[in-house]
Amino acid sequence: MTTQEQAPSDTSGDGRDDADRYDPLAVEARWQQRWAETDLYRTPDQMPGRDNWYHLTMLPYTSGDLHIGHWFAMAPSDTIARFRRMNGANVLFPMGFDAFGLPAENAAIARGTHPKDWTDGNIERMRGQLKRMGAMFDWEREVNTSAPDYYRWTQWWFLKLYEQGLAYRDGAAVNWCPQCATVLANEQVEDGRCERCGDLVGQRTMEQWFFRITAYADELLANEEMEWPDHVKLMQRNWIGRSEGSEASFALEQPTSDGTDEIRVFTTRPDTLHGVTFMVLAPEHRLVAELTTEEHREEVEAYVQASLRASELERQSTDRDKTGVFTGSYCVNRLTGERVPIWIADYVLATYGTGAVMGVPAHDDRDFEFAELFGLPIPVVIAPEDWDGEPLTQAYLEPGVLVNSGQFDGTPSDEAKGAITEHLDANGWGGPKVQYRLRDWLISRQRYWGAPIPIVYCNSCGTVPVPDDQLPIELPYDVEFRPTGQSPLALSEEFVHTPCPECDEPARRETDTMDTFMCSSWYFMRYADPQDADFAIDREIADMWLPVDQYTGGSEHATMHLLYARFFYKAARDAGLVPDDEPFTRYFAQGQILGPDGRRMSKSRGNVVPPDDQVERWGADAFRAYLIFLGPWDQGGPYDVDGIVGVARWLRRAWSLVAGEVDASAAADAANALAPLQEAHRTLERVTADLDRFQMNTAVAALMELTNSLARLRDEGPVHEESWNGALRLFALMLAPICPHFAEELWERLGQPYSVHQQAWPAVDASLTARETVELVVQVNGRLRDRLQVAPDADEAEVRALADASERVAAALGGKEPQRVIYVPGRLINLVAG
RNA sequence: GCCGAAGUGGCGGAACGGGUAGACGCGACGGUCUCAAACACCGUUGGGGUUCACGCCCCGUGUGGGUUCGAGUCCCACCUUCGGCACCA
Repeated sequence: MTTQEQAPSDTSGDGRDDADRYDPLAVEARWQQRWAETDLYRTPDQMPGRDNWYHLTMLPYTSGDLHIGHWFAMAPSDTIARFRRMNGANVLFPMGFDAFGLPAENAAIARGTHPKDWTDGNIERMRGQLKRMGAMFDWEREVNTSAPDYYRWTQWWFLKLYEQGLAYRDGAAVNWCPQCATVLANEQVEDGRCERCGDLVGQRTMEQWFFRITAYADELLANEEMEWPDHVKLMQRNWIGRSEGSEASFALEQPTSDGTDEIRVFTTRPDTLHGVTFMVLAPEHRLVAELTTEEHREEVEAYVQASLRASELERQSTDRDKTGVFTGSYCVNRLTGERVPIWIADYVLATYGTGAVMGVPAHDDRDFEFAELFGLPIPVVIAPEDWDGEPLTQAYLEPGVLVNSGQFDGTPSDEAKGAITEHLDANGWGGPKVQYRLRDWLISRQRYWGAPIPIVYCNSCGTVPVPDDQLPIELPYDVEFRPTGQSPLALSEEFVHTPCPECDEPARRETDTMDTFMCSSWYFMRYADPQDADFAIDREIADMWLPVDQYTGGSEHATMHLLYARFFYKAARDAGLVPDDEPFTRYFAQGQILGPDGRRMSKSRGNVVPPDDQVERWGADAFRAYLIFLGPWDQGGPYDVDGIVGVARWLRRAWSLVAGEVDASAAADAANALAPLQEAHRTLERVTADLDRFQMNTAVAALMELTNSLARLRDEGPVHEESWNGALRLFALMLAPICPHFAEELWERLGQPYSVHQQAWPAVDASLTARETVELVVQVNGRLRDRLQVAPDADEAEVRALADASERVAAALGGKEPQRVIYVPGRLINLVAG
């Protein structure tokens, strides 16, 4: 894309001199340089007379180029930050780079380069692109999560969590992405596929590090008070998925060789316990081998093997027929004394509850399907309302009265839940239990480009945390980082071998690296104190800035980043490191910008609009204003490459108001002298309210209306000089948060002192917004018949008299007398005639 | 399947707790400037009817009902689209 040729001469057609045309690229370059030279956006930790306000937008992943989604997330966020600054706050609005992670490694492998080189190059380029945005980022506070002086503290946070018992190592069946050759957290699997590469995810049993996020499940669930969008809070609540129920123990007929003599299950329907006709274990359940009898061994082993081989997608498909095999063993329902056959089936999840479920086919869809398939009995224990004793044709899930349930017969099911749970408790067979859908956060990654986990394994001392003063554990540069299924760091003899920090004997380092979501769980803390060599964040500085007052970013992070960061903050709070309970007091989720065809932008669809092209062609200010003008920010929508011309035309017209010739004098028509200033103040009232509510699209529309009215006043004749200039100054101030370069240029041309961005947001002058008359609608039977010009405070009698005098109203009434009159001052009068 | 959000001109969208539907902009059409053009400028633009004309009338916010003097806005039922979860016992 090349710079467009300038029109050679007067093209405006109205005879105005336009040798001085708006040249966005020149204007923007000039002011960006001046802002940098004068440190305009440097944010001190404290500023006399101003309260601190922490405004944060999500940092970009260092994928290579800024795309239009970044602009849509960041430019409007900058507008809000600037508005807040003009309203008197000392605003921290930082920017940085989320730089560790799989994509960098995958890209480096594909291009035959090194992840660090690739990432550093991307940061260079992206920083330049971000600066072109003209945002008020304080670049002195930039963070790069892959820099040793950052990930040193990421490692330190790991040790803090370890100290608090929130980091632990466990062997478990975990999600495995074959393409990325690493394990993934639960949150990073979408529809059974890897969130990053889309490959089918399988299962593997490995020793891994976890963060005990479930320890905070109830606190994370209690998010009602947060000023976040309801749908995001709801997503988090659903993700955490709290279920209240009971745990029940079933006695094994034959204890296993390790002395286990029971199987425990979690159920939300303890009222149906008398209807259990089978028990199902997940194929991964630890008792499967023990419980399998010789007769069934071959079949069971084949089933388990097949289950382990199956991808998550296959396992989780709900429209697939149920499968399962009998182990040959039995347990006993303690309530009834009945023998219950023990099956295994892959519809039971190993990672939820106890990995075993009781089968109550009469009152659970899945159990019903399973029992029908394998010919197991389906006894009814909750009677449907007018049940005649016939067998069920489908599971009955509604409440009812207990039958075939011994001493509990006749009890309503809701009541029976409590009664049976108590009964279990009293006999030592179980009791009340709360289960969460949320799993602990798996943070180990068998990949190179991440922060090494600061742990050493010693034959005599066991698992030993690396002492703080030995941090960072640096990532060696010269490593073969191709994925093999074990961490590339394991191949580096130099990295692996280290003396034990406790006994100094030879020991081995942990070679896995941390999930990058760990890096982004605390980056907002580091912005507040980015160069501190002694602390991740100084407590005094934390108190100045945290928590974040306003966070903005995409809601696709609802159950990942936003949940992890909340967990992390609570752990930091419990370690006494940060104030308050939540990291992000307010959060706003912007929508997603789509391709011109209304679909997600992607290279394969060929609908990607590169933001650099838009900036080059129209300037950053027009691009910013257009992204804002498109529609409500939380909605997103298609990017129409033709639509931006409207905003560009508007800015050109606005330019001519200031740079073009205007017939203005102090002696101009006194009757209309105030008109420009009145228009500006009426606009100010709207723009202030709109920016307050993040309704920036209508703020732009209001500003367009203002320039249209001012142009009309100019064209209609001489304007009053003082009023005119006052209106233009207000316009520049209102435009400053939206088009920062353009506004700065106007401000200077209006003879005002540098910088427009250091000015206070103007106050509305109510005497200038008041109107002498308002248009009032006259309705007859609710239908519009005439309009009147009346004083805003005109009383009903006055308006009624005017309405009665209207010929059109009389015609509509057709001689009938109104039986009822509704008068809404300033709005309408409605004459209701039978 | 469950949960959530949303349906307004050719398009993006506006309309504060029920009160002038279509602000603002794109596109389209007509015109101006131009040899010609547009990233220029001016004007028209929801649909239908009627008038020589200024006008005036009717219809219209996904569909069908309802409440109300009055409904894009509130209530009920349904349809469609998008987002989240998806054998969580």
